[in-house]
Amino acid sequence: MPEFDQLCREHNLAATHQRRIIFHAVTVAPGHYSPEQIYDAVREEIPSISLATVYKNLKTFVKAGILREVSPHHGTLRVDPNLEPHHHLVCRKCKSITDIDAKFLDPVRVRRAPAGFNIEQFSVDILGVCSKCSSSPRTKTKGSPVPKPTSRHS
Amino acid sequence: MPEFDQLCREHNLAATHQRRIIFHAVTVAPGHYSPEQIYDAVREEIPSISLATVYKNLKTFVKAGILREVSPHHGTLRVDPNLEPHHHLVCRKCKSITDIDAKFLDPVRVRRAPAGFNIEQFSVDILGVCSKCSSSPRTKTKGSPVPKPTSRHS
DNA sequence: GAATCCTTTGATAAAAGTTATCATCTGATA
DNA sequence: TATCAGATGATAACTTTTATCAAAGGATTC
Repeated sequence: MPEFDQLCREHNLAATHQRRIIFHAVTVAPGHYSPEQIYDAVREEIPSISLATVYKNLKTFVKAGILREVSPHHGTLRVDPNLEPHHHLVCRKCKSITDIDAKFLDPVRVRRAPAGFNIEQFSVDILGVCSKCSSSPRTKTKGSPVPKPTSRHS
Repeated sequence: MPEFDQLCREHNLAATHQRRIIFHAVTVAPGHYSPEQIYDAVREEIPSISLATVYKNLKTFVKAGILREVSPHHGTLRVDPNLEPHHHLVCRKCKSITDIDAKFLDPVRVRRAPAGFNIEQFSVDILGVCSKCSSSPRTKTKGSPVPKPTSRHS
């Protein structure tokens, strides 16, 4: 698999057997599988591989730009009280999510309908860097607290 | 807070003190906070509240349609080997994610640029129900295994 | 307003998912 | 082939989320 070797060389990664098999497992299938599922698949080739190795390399590949994360959001549950049509500005650095009204975008329209899939709603993530993270080079906050309301719940 | 009482009545939920405060914490602030952050905020009003109660009610509100989940995806890490511009069909029921080429959608365009935010990329989630889940009423699979390649890694 | 019923709560254990640690091993380079 | 930085495997620890269940509290009826 010379393409993989080259990919690794381009990104200064050692082309190990484990990485080769992990990368293969991720790219050979059309779907988006969980680390656990990838682990199971890889173990058929390398029974002794560690789950940690799978995690580490998935992260490594993402950091290198060889793979992308499907969900660029927080790993934790987030809820949205805004039921109006709107989309989200997602900061790649601090992971903050800000609402943006749907009016601010051209309406999303499907040209060729996906067969069998029943569309209910569109959700656009606008990915980039927020103003705060653009100015201050390194933001490492785990998130600010919920601001206190000025009025009591009365 | 009569609006909240009415909301609860409409959705057959008991209008408890805890729910009132949790809902208030979620709706009063513009951001999208983690359950832990909401817990911290709520504890200022109800110091004895349990974190489990916060989780349970966030889920309850989402199920009732009073709140939405920001990330309709799997809770686990998913990576994407497809670096070409594309979007995702996300099934509301089985959470499966399928690629759809960007060509199949009208190009996403921002009409009014968000101040200070440096846009890098758009990612559209097309939410709905996949063909499999449309036909079979209850899909409860945790996800199918990574399909085995027909060819070996040679 | 009190009685009843059913839902919700709080405390806690446990499960699920992810990361850190560190001794050992291995790929890359010379 | 020797060297060394980086990768691996085993495992502990940590974070996030869910399950369990006895006790408490809303909603409804009288």
